[in-house]
Amino acid sequence: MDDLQTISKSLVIEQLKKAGVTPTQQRIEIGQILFAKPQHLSADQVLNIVNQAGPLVSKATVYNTLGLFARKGLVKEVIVDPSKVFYDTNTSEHYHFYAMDSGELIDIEGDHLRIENMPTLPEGTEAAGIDIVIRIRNIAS
Amino acid sequence: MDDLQTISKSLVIEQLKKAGVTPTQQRIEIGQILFAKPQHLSADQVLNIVNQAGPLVSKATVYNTLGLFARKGLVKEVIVDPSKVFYDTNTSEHYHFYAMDSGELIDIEGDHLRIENMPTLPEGTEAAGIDIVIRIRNIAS
DNA sequence: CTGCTTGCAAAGGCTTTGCAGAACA
DNA sequence: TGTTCTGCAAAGCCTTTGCAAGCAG
Repeated sequence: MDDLQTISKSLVIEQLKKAGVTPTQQRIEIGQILFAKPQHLSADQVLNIVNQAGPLVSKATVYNTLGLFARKGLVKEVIVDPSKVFYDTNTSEHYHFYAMDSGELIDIEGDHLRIENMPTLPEGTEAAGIDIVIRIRNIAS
Repeated sequence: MDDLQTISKSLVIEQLKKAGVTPTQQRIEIGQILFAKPQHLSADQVLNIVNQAGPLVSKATVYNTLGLFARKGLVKEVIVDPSKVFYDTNTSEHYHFYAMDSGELIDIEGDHLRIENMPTLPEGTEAAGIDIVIRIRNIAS
């Protein structure tokens, strides 16, 4: 197995508190992995990575925690595959390539894509977010 | 129950053949509903509508057929809700509002949204489609 | 202490599959 | 007639839930 990429507990605790999330053992474990670098992980991947060294966090808690982090703005849910949700640790406005062959999610560099002519939203509604996904596949050669 | 909106069998058969799909009883039933008007339906909704008057098509066949229609370009899959796939009968390039409160999918009129600065795709890949979803919610007043 | 969290296992919802019988060309 | 399609039920996968025990402040 590779070395786990993590950041310090105290840094994670700080981030959790700032987001209004009680820092528990498990949330810190998960945060150490998530916040280590920009990445796109499914719940299952998080579960495996966290417990690589032994059973630290249960499946239910991983799901609960990722949902909580998403609601608190610590991560972003990306829905591109009907079979599972990806959690993006990059919470700034940006969009994705989705490699259909590999199931991999790839960031589109920030200044590339821009939207023109934002449409008027339906009466009484506000925008909660804009998702742009460019589905790509390997060229059949 | 409301009247079913459908189109003529012969029209559906024509469309199926044009798409290279063998027109069977069940595919025609499903096509009559789908192709009647622009709409966004989940597999479950299609199942219920088709069988409104009696058991015409089984669940497995609805799933198979929708998947087939999507592969053949007769409908477009829209993935916005992790719990289910929507099938869009409007196959032309267009984007969506997703009303988070109601789970409803709404077309954005074609000439509104435009993308600027299409990024370069990763080496050896081609774009299979671009999905844009603006998630909207009711304003908490 | 007191409420929020966790973990386990079971349940849940959507979708796919295996296989026998039926329909299509 | 040979292949493709359908239907049923069961299985599969990801995710949520119920509830008792454990941790945070």
